[in-house]
Amino acid sequence: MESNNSTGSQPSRAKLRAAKRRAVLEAGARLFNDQGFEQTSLEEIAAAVSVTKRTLYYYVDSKEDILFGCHTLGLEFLGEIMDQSQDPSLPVTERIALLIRGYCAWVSTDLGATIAMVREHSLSHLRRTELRASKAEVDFQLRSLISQGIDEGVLRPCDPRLVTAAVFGALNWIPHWNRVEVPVPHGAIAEQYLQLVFEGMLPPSAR
Amino acid sequence: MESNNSTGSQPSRAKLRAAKRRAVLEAGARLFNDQGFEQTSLEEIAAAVSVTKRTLYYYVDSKEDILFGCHTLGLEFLGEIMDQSQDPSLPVTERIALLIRGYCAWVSTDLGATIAMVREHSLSHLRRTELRASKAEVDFQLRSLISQGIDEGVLRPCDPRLVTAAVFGALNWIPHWNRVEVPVPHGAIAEQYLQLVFEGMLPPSAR
DNA sequence: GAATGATGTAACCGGTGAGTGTAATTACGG
DNA sequence: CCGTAATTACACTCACCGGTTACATCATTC
Repeated sequence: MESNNSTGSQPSRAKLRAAKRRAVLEAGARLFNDQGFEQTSLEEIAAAVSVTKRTLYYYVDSKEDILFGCHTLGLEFLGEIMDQSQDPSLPVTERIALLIRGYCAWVSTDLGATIAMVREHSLSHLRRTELRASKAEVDFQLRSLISQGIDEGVLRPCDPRLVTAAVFGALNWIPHWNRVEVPVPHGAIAEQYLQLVFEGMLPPSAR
Repeated sequence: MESNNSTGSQPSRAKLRAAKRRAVLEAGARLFNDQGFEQTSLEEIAAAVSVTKRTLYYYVDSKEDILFGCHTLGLEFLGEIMDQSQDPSLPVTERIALLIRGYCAWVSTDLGATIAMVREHSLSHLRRTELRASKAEVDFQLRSLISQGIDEGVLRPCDPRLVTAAVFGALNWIPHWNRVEVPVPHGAIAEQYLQLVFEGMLPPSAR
């Protein structure tokens, strides 16, 4: 009944369905990022995946569902990145670098950028809360790493909360200026940001 | 005809009118920042300044006019800040600090935050271009200061474009997390950001 | 106290877009 | 080859909202 090739190459209907749903989410993400959530109609999303609006409702429940789907799917990927930076065998600074590089790459994707580009009020109260919790987790992780670095003496004493805000601000802003025909590669951005965050702009001689 | 007390304390009609228009703009800015531009109806703005929608039209031409008015008025204030940081008698680092502090304070106001919070697609093409030009000016100023600092040897070699993007990203993100009941004072944010940008997180010992 | 400025009342028009119901059609799996 | 999943066509409801106008009224100023 539940079909055989659950791991096979022949995509079962369920798999195809999931893939199509994801295509919808990604098309939605791109359009939301480009034009904003409320400025994007379901017809546009439907056109982007070459189906009719009615068919969209075969894969999603509502427009909001698309946005929220973008977030959940996006956060899934971000979760993997966060896991990497949690390896306790790595030095704190390296873990911070890992997190920043990963987040930078992630926020450069359509799905990742959605969280930085689409305001929360487009979501219902419940989902907004849920989303905020996820964001807080990521925030907390960097903050913890910084605190730990300070404790270990490998980082200068500072306010981890504000520094975290600064770092994520810089990162979240990337899609706002780098969604152009020839974007700056996210690797280059990450390295430059890392240098800034760790060493600042002043030359070693100045202190 | 043109009335007397142009500088007097009795507000002439023109002055009152300007003040009320500004009240409209500021109410609009607050609502736009909180709920988004398209989610805000003219009725809400009208209610915020305790008039009817009809009266709004006495002071503005359209909804878009309100948004654009926020931007122009906001940019006016920002212009003053930018002027201060252009004093060539000051050392480059001091001018950068001035710019960051000023921008930080500015983006913490309703009018200033609008530029960081409201996406551009809410504006007509023409005005969007105009706004982008203004933003580019500010961007250019910081970038120039950084370039100059590198040339003078007071700053470490780096990509001024990316560093500028990082700094403004961090600054523009402030209203996204600090619009709460008890916000972090913008002065504290600025100092923390300045320290980060200039000296980084690594202690002097680490280099 | 007349003229003009300022504001309120109360509609109307036009457009838009989310979401639904239905029936018909095509593709595919067992 | 039958049944079900997938999809279309399409019309239609429902609600909202922005822009605008016509008219009346209150307030200020000269």
